[in-house]
Amino acid sequence: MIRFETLHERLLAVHGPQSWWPAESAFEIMVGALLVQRTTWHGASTAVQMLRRAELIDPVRLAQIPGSALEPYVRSAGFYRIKAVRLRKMARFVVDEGGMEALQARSTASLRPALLQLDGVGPETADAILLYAFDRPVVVVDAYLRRLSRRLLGSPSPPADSDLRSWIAVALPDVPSLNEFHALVVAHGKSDCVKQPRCARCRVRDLCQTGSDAL
DNA sequence: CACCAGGGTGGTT
DNA sequence: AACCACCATGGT
Repeated sequence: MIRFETLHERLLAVHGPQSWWPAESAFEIMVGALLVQRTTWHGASTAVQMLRRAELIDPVRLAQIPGSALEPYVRSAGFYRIKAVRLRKMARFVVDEGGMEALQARSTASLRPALLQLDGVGPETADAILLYAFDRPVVVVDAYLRRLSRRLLGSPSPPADSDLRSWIAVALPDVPSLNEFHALVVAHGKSDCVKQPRCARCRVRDLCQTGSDAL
């Protein structure tokens, strides 16, 4: 198993700085995290801009209007009916908890369970919100990272999420590193080289222990 | 045309 | 605990 510091450096060299999360506010990141689920950033970003133009990137305003009235704005993100409802619920949560400032003041230990209780917010989305909206040193474990780790280990099944979390937390403990690392993992997971049987130019490929498969 | 994209939920075995 | 169907648009 290579060190995660090394993996981070290699991914950075291949894909370049990712500069996540593109947003104008912490609440917009929460909105984007919900909208981007199981879809492309393009579709989610379009929806975010629609909401922006309507000045709906605001917990109070978003909590007021019914979910059905929200659907036209988030249509481009797919799953627009449930996402509209979940978005309104999330906005209501923020309002009920006293706003984004009040949430920012809370500890990660109390914030994470609260986020996980939200409809449509699972482990990955909760951790992405904690890292990108609230600047907490959290490891985001997604399908790309599991696949990457499995190939690096050369094992048929990926390591447990808890193991991944602890390994990475030790190697990349600070918020900027964790921020960039998750973005790089996604960028690499999406890149063409992982989808083709043979990759001619991917310089990350030699990190694979078995050498039989691209990362 | 089929396939997939920065997941999560609820039901079934 | 491990599957499964479902959610739905937009790009390739």
